[in-house]
Amino acid sequence: MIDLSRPALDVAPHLLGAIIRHGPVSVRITEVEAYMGLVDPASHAFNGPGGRAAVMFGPPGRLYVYLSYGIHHCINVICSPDGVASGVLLRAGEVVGGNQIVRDRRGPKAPDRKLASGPGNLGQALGVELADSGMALALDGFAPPTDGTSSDWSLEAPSAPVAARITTRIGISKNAETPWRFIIPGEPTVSGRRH
DNA sequence: CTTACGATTGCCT
DNA sequence: GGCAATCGTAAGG
Repeated sequence: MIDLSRPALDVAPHLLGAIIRHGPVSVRITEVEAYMGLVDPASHAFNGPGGRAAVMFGPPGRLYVYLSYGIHHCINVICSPDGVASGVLLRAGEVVGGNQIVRDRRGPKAPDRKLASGPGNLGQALGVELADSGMALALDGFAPPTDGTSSDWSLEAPSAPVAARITTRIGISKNAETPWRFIIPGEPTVSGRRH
């Protein structure tokens, strides 16, 4: 069981190899980035708990979903204790369940390895919407909460430790030199640069 | 109220 | 490698 009440920077490498599921679709995570809230100018939570990132200041184990460039819905797993903001952006993965549904969502032109490669593509593969922001993940088969934050999302820790390579984050202008991106070496589903 | 901007992607040259 | 698409937010008047 992954302890999501720790800071995102500590949690991020442990999410590599984990399985996130939404309904019939399951994805094995191969690329993530940590966003560290109030101490990270690149984080949507940098300016405090107002606005779209307010949910990041809530309890860990929920989703923070945002719209990128008016088109793409990107998924974060919220970390740190209630009242502290940090989160892990899920950037890429390998589709391991619901392959036909993902193919229908992503269209016929996408190569298999790109079905969930890149944060927008991963979100589309999992069928995430803005309304999923704040929803709770059921962890490792444990029952989801009964407080209204439950939907059909779950997260399973990897069965064995997974190798991680650390790099700088992708697509940001602030705090861009900080090495808070984690990838599984050699994974063909990783988006962007591999070092 | 008005305007500018992305934690991106895919198509074009 | 360059760049347009597209819309919820955030910033500005």
